[in-house]
Amino acid sequence: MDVFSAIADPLRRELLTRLAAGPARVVDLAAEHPVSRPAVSRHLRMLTEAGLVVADDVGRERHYRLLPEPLVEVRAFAASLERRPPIPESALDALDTEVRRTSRERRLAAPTHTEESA
Amino acid sequence: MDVFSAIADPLRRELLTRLAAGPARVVDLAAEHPVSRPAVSRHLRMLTEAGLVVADDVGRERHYRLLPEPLVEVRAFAASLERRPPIPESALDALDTEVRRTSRERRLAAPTHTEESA
DNA sequence: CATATTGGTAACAACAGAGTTACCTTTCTC
DNA sequence: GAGAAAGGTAACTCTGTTGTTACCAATATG
Repeated sequence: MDVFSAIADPLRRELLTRLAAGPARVVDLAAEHPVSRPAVSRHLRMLTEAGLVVADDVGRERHYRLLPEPLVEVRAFAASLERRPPIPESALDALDTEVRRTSRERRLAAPTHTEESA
Repeated sequence: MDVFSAIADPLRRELLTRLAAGPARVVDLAAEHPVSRPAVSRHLRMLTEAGLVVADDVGRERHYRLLPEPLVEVRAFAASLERRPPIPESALDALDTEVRRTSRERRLAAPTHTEESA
């Protein structure tokens, strides 16, 4: 389970937010959210696989704790798309022209459309 | 389609990254990625629903363009979990104690476990 | 030691997501 | 105007995810 899929589920995001306030057990999380205990257990397993959560065994209890490191990948992705200045009209025009030129060349030159790399 | 689900798919992330380099058409994106054109078309519809992409109609062509605004929600979520100082051992102990105390109180006081709010 | 509590997992049903091919409409181009 | 190009959608299949209940193992507790 990758980080992006891990945080795609709303309940898992709630669980992470809850764990940000401090460790908790499966029964606690299940009591605080409208899902069964096995459901919480499996969500926690996924979060563990994503490296977002770790469990400290304390006797028969298991204290789940947030591990925010993997979120840097998410932030990096978002940042890479966000930090991009608003494209001026002139640049848009240029890109538009580029698209048209490229497509014409492709139509004239390429017999197959399954070239291996882009 | 919410933003978190939108960026959960690897291909959609690639499409967004590609669109960050400039607008593109469906045929272009389909040629650059190992999926059929209808698949790309539907991914773009989802990205549009998420507000991550917008289409400029140019004749029979449709130029898709990145719209990074919705990503602030993603960054905000990640940041809210990340900006949390490493928890010192003492605090962990305190929280641990808290969990134990709360669970004991709950066991002693609560007859049913299906109270409506937490 | 008997019992309750915690929690993981299996088995199942229901649903959503992602891919494909086939088909249709719209718009260029000759 | 005929044909090619672009693109959206429908229909279908497949797979993964999410939820549930039932069951089992391990550990506290009286």
